[in-house]
Amino acid sequence: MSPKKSIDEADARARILAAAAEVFASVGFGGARIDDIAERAGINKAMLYYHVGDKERLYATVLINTVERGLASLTEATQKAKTPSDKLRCILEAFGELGASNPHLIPIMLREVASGGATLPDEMLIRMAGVFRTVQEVLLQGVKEGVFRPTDPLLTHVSLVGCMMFLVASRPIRARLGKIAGVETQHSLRDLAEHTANLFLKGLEVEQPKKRGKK
Amino acid sequence: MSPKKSIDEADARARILAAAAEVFASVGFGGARIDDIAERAGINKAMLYYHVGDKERLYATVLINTVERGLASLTEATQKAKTPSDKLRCILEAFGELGASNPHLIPIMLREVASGGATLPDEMLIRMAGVFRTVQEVLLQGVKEGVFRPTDPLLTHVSLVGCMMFLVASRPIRARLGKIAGVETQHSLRDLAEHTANLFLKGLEVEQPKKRGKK
DNA sequence: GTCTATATACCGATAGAC
DNA sequence: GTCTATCGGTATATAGAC
Repeated sequence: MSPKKSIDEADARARILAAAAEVFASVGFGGARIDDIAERAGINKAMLYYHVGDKERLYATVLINTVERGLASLTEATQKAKTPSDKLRCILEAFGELGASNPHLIPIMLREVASGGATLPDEMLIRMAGVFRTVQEVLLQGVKEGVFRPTDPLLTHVSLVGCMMFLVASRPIRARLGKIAGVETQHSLRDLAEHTANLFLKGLEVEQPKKRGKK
Repeated sequence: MSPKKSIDEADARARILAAAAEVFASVGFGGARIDDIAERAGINKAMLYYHVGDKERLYATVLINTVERGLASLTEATQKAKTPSDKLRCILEAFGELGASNPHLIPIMLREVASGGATLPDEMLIRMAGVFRTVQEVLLQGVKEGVFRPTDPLLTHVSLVGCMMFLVASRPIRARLGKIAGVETQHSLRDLAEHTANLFLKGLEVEQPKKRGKK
């Protein structure tokens, strides 16, 4: 805010948040060590407290900050496409890119889901609700245009997001699993987004009315 | 093993593992406190170490023990149905029941995915590979019978499992989300399994060859 | 087998010098 | 704004009496 806040200070804060996101993502809130985060950020522990406050505040800040950088791209994605199907594809792709450019958000959110959202601030829920509304509109538009069958919008949205997040985050485990089962596991983010899009678009498609046929 | 191992001892061990599963599921490995687990198990902390060993060993034991109780039902589910579609439905339903009868497995696995499987023992991977092989066979059978389109079996399997686990675990967050967005969020496990099954079965269906049409 | 008491280490947070 | 030193609390793990 103030012009007194130097570039270095903003940089220090950014480095702290980046390091914290990394640690929270890999070991969770309980497993994270402030000393570890400070060291990775290349900053003194006392300075970390000076800049962002205590551990809980640090976590909330990381959460908001991390999601803020990516959410715009999602709503934006729905606008550069016309048909509901294309919009859904764009959302999935934007989601893949969000996971790529911001690799710590997904593990953090998976942990939040695992804990039932115990440490998920309302501020975050409001942003998630915004994303849901965007997806919901696309789904409703698709139903109105007769290309999507009607489904529970919340369940469909959560399935979509959850499936994509799970696929992205499970890459290391898929690699080990594929090694045991003897199948290929090297998939790009684009592969994952495309697989998910194909699955869900076909899954949402209306039944093609057959010209004839008993069903 | 030995007849000297009393019922009480087995009971104590079971109580420890149950309490540990609960705590690990809700706060993760790093957030779990041995004192907390011992107290919930109604046992002295020193006895906990006596029975199962240190924290890491306790975690691994919980993991194997928790999954062992549920995996049989999954492979069993594929045998009480004939067609690939019905088998897939049965798998999803068995998965829902697994989540219900064993509510701590899903959060624990979500955390494992979040950490890239950092603490996931090989013993667990082998069991997961067994489930994958079962699903893979169903998918391949479906393709051979001409009811499923060919997909990457590992991605489809992970999508299926991930989607279902995410839906089940996200219930508390869905409730908060639905409150903000003003939509209904009360879904039974059966609702979730059915929604997922409908989505995936339609998503895997072969294209109905149209009699005419430009595409 | 059971429990108390404690060793040992670590972690979050801050006081205070510069 | 920056860093050292440290306080106070708590965690895992075990020793040892019974």
